[in-house]
Amino acid sequence: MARVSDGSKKTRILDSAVVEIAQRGYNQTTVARIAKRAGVADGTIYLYFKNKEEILFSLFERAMGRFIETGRTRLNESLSASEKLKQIIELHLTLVGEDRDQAIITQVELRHSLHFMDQLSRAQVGEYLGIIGQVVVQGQETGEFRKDLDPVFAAKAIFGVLDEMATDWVLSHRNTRLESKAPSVVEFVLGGLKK
Amino acid sequence: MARVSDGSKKTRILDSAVVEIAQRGYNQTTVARIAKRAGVADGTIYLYFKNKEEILFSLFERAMGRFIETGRTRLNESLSASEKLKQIIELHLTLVGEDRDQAIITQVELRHSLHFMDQLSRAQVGEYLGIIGQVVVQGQETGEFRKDLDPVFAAKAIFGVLDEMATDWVLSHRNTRLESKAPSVVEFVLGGLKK
Amino acid sequence: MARVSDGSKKTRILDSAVVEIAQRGYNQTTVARIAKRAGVADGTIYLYFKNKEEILFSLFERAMGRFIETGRTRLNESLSASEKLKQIIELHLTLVGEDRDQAIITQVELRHSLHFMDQLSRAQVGEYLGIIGQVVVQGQETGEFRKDLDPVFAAKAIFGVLDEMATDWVLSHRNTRLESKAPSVVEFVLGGLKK
Amino acid sequence: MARVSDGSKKTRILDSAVVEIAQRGYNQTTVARIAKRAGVADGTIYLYFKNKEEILFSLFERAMGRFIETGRTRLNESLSASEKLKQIIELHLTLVGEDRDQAIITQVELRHSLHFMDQLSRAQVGEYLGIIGQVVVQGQETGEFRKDLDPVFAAKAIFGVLDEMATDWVLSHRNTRLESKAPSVVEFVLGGLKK
DNA sequence: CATGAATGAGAATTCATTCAT
DNA sequence: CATGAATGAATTCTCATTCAT
Repeated sequence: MARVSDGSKKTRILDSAVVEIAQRGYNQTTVARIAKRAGVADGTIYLYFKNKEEILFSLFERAMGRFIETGRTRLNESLSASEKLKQIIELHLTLVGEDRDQAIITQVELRHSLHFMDQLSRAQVGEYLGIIGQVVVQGQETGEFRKDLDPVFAAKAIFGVLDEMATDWVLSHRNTRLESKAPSVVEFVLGGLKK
Repeated sequence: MARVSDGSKKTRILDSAVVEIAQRGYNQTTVARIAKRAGVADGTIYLYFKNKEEILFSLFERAMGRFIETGRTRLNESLSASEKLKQIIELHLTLVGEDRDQAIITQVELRHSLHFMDQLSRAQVGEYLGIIGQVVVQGQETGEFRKDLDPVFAAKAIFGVLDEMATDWVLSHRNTRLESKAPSVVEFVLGGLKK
Repeated sequence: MARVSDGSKKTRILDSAVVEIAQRGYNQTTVARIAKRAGVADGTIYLYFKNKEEILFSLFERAMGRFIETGRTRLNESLSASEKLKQIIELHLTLVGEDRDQAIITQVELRHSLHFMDQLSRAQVGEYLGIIGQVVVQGQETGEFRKDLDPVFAAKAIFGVLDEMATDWVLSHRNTRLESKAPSVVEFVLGGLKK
Repeated sequence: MARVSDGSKKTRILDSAVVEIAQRGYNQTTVARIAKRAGVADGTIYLYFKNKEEILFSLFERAMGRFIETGRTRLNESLSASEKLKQIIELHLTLVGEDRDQAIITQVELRHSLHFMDQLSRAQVGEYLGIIGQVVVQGQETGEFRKDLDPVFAAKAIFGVLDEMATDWVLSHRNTRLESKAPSVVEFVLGGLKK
């Protein structure tokens, strides 16, 4: 999730927003600060974004785009469901763990109000959950996975585990690597607690 | 998690805050609105809370208190680890599912900024995770649960699943009962995906 | 000007007001703070003073009373005008210099607005100036002082010098004694700058 | 001290502040009123001044600047010390007497708290006193003035007389001209009371 | 006389957004 | 496309004062 600036103003604005919002939170971040860091005038922001909230939406979309894109790539390969799931888990944690500032946005700031989450969740998160769900379905069809769990539910549960690990990592100020949790997550998700 | 007002002003203010914040979000909720709903003067709020944010903290503490209290109760009983976990899961979902307004606060509004979450997470959430973790430890000691998973990790994973179900329920506008997810969660947590 | 508390609540309130107002200024001093220092309830203040500003008026009156009383005493004695003036000057500087907190009130806080000064100046300050003026008149009648200066003007000029010394002392944070300026003031007032 | 507006927004704000603060006092003057009179939006004030108090500081600086500038001009001329002093006195009273609103600010509102005066007095007032003091020194060196008075003290004493006249004029609601006091002040300062 | 919980008017300041240049 | 000065609505919090006990 490393930010590679293509130098375009829009990208510079988004990149600046990530840093500023990560530092002081969405509400404490002024449009003026973002503009300053991006090296543009305050008014310029409004040539690229309808309003301040739109910046946050764009940040979300950019982040989700990366997740979905990477997820899709893996799904196309001919792997077993378990293997695919393992890769999705590793990918998820790796992507989030690559950029702490971006992770703060994704795990915390993007969820700052019901109204806001309402708009987010359906479209893109749904797509991401769909990808996971399809892997679960595949596993059930091939007989790898138990069939008594609703794939939609399973996808959410898996996402819940990943999301908790990510949030926990963001909030802990230790210098661990988020991906190091991947094996445990795979174990837990595939095998559960029971012996 | 039904709110039982003891009629004290502080309680009335907190109850009013839950309703108002659930409706319009923390930032869009003015202290004046909370005061009005509580039937007190604006200034009275400040006799009970240092500032607006303190109201949110109190809301969190009140909610967590209920969780921990209920969790503790179950732990004291002499049940198997699986059974205890089942009860914690049911309890968690039942408590959250009892009051949608409170759930909006807990699942969304309380997480509105890193700075804020930083202050929350450690103390009380840690205690709640500790309770779950102890059950995992018990299960490992009695041989019910596999021993290769770190109990601290397992507790977070379980919490992640519960939290995702709760958030999903809050965001879905259908009229389902959150507790109806309990059996699936129990199954997933105990048995994992694998056959 | 040392404050000797007769222990009455009113006196305790005034004494507390001096300390608090000297420390943080009239506007930054809350009635609650004064009450707390005086060891009474907030409401009690209003049994003794109509409002916050009345406290300031009382402080002024108490201070002026001391000045006038002392001034009057000296005037009654049978001294030469020069000698009387010398004593008034010494007295003024000694009284002000005795209590820095009270001096802050007198030299600074009591003058915080035109409206406020308007009410002060006429009554009591006029009386104090009158005392000085009478000494000037006496000096002019006995031939000690030049006759071409209006005694009312002279009184104000003398007061101006004393007042400036007092304010200068309050603002300087050095540990000098205000009375040490008395000889110079006497010299200046009596002899002027010319050889 | 007539205010000549260069029409710049900052100047318009300062000029409006003088009128409003003179009318109702610093504390009773709202930023909104100043803005309204200046014909700008409330927020515009904060583009030019960090906060309300900064306006008062600017007012002080603008006023002192005029005093010092005028004082300096006279000092450069080759006059006797007595003559220079006479001119400083006349100038001071003329400048103050030119604009009653500004005088209210200078003589009363600018002194509303110790904290505030602390910040004012040292820098600029010190410079003004220095100018007077230099004239005293000149007089002592040329033999015009007595040598037994400390020039620093003398400067303060002279300032005290001028300041008292100014304040007295502001507080008196009669329609006298402040400069009319100049001859008496000169007489008093140069010759003292004694025959 | 005394209390102190409650009141609610009041004001400074911020900042997203606009628009003339 | 870009600028950045100007706007003005909007809101938290303070605190003098009251009054039921």
